[in-house]
Amino acid sequence: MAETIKILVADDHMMFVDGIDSILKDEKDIEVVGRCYDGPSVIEFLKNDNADLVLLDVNLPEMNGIEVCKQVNKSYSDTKILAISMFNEESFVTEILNNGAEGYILKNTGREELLTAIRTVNNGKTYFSKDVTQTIMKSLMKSRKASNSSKSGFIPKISRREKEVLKLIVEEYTTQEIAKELFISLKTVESHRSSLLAKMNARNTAGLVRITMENKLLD
Amino acid sequence: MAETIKILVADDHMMFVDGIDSILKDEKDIEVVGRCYDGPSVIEFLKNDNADLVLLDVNLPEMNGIEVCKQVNKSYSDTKILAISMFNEESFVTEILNNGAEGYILKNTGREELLTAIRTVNNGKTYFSKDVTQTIMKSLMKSRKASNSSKSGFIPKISRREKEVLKLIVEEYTTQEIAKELFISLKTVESHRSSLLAKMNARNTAGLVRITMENKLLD
DNA sequence: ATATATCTAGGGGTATTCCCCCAATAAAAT
DNA sequence: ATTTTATTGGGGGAATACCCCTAGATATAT
Repeated sequence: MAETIKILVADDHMMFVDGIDSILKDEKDIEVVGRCYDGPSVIEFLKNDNADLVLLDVNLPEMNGIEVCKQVNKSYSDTKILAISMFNEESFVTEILNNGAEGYILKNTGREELLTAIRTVNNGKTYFSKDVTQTIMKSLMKSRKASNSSKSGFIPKISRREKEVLKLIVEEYTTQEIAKELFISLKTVESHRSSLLAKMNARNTAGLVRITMENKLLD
Repeated sequence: MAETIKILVADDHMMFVDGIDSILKDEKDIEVVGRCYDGPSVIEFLKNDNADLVLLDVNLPEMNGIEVCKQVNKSYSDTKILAISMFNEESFVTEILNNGAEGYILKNTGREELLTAIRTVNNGKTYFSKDVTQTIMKSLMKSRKASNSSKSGFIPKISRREKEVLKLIVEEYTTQEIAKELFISLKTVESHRSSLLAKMNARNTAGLVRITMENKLLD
């Protein structure tokens, strides 16, 4: 129960590491077992020593946090990762979460929240700063809204019929099969296809499918 | 400043609606302007009356909450939606968020949290129960993990060269252009293409691109 | 009401993809 | 050392996609 949580702090700003250190040294259940100032050092450290949790800066020199996270998660899956960053950037957050981080907090996080985050993540749960949560949720919604409201800027509105054709194209139907499926002429489908190519500014089917998926134009 | 927030409550359990009602009637800044017990009624209500916020049960009879949400968001974009549900199900949460809901809380939410949620959403921000946040974050992480492991399972390993070709295909290059780009024969590219079709079990270029993006094969 | 967009469909032609066959060399795995 | 896979390349042909043109009927929006 009263086992100490072994922590490795990885951040390129020494002062920041010192700050973390001084916050954590008062805690009986937490022990800082190492410090790293760049990505490769983290991997190197874990080869020889053990850590329960890595406090990992997302923006590290040489090898960025995402890469480090990927590697740690792969080779040392017992070691939890609590990402920490100055920036509340959606891309950073999702990237590192997708690569195995268990939590994400900002650098302006206070002492109490830091401790809570560490203990929560160490217990196998996840922790996110409130601001981070907002960011993620917003982007979750934005992605769909952008495509739903047809964003009027990049991709002109795709008509109902065109969308039906597009859906089948993505599902690997040929023009003939689409015509059969929708009970229309082959020439009509071709017409829709070329409209789609023009509207989406694509050169061929590959582009049609890529743009569709990138912008989540269907579903 | 002291404008009242007009709320429409939509839930098929009358007792629950009553409960909400009694919680909200003590609040000076909140007014329940309508009650609905199924989906279509919500749309019907908004045709004649106005509401700032809909407290919307995700699981409604006749027309489920997601559909209602979509319609409201489309036709009455000023009306905010705070989704409410018994279930902390990842699919429900993402579905309704993707269709324009500004918040999601659970039915076991207490009085104080409910009021906070309503006021937060009404102010144009988003609100999510803590449990809901956890659920979303977990699924965000799981999604990548699943696709990563399925990569080695479902889709046979794609060779380095094949990946290069695949990348260019996704970028709308034709076979001729790929050949030129990679300094190899057109026939060689065709050979790689058919290998890719076979390995990825695709019928055509559309499938190639879709499967590539679904499984994030090019990262 | 009048313009704009959509859905429909055709003729005719070129470009591209996809399929079958084949095979040599090189690299990697067993 | 031997088998397997990757990479390279070819002939030939069928299927599909793409492009140019036109054009009437229906919707939708201004």
